Amino acid sequence: MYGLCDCNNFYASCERVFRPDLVGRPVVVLSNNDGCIIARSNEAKALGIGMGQPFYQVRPLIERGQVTVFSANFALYGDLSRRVMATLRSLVPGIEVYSIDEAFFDLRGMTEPLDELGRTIGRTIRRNVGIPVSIGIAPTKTLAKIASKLAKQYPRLNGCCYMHRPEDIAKVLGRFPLQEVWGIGRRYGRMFDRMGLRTAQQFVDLPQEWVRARMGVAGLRTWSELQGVECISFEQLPPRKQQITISRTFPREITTREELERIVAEFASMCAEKLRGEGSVCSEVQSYLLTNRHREDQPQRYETSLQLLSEPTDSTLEIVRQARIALRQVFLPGYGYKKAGVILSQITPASERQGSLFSPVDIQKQSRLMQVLDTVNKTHGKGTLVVAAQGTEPFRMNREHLSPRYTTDWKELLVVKPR
DNA sequence: TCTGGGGTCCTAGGACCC
DNA sequence: TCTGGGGTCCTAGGACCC
Repeated sequence: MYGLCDCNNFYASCERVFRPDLVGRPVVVLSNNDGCIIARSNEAKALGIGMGQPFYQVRPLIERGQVTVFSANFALYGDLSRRVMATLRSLVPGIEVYSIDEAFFDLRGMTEPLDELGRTIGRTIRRNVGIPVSIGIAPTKTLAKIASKLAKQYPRLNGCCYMHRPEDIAKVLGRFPLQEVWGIGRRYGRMFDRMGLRTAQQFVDLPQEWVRARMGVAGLRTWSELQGVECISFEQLPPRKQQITISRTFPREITTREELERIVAEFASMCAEKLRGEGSVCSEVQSYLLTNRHREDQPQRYETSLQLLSEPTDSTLEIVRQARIALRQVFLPGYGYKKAGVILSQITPASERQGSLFSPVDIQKQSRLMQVLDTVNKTHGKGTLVVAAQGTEPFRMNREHLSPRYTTDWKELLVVKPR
């Protein structure tokens, strides 16, 4: 049996933890740059606000409907996520953190009734962190996903759906919308729609060879998992990242190379910091530029350039240098650029670094410098110490409705006043 | 006017090897 | 006249997830 713990409307719920006055009211959270809707409370969903909808399209509705809007505050969400995971970890033998708001958990050695255990987990997370969750328990991860959706949907389940008897599973699959199955995305969803298949059971009834031929082994896994055959294993240790990237859409179009170089330098140093956080080094650095894809009247351009390093590194200085070289290769004047990004790849553990016999770099010295950089920025705040190439003005996006970093910045702690 | 960000895995086809 | 078999690596594109 696997459990899945899924936070309800996670970002919206995080905002409510420190704004209890908003419980029961419509709340939405916006993407970076206040571009799109990326999270909605149930009340906001009920108003017809769509996931991923551009903010400007729903602005009138929001003004009329008294919806509270927040700019994305990932510092807050990341921290509350860690607390949810820590609480869950204290209650079960092992967990696999699947995303910022979801974790699978292991139920080996746990005694029945498992649905009661699930409800205890839900209550404890609610009490310790303040985030409401839905728990699904079932024989495979794909079925546990379905169970957690049912727990979210039906209040009478009290936050936990334990789905294990074959006849119960069959009954659920006969009604569960195929498009909502984990592993069936937009493309396959449309394909099944055209075929007239609506429920998970109808998919399960397809011949195995057909699924293999049309959807590959990934589709076959989903097909088998729905039938209780475990194909997606439980991984407690997250695998090392294969790629680290930072990219942003700009609030306005940028045309000059100098400005783009400063921005790319900043993205590169953010990437490098993440890389060190993982205890890894990389040996490829890519930069890319993108014009405004929503402006069909303007010439479009997407170019990416890859720099191969002579030896793996986690040094901000080297990664920034390479990212700027790559940027100069892709930059062409005469375009209005709307987005840029930096990608690190060929990532390996820093402890297994393959040095170069002729390297001019003193690794020890460089690593001490990076430790100083990280320590200063950790204790005095992000961006206290930067490389000169980033310039003095950090990249700013639109964040008009940003809430405080209640849990990760001393200056922004919530103050409770005596009555 | 305004349209996000960060990932993974699989597959097919081409180039190349012996 | 007749022209093999077995493999690897790389890349682009497509699918998916949150």
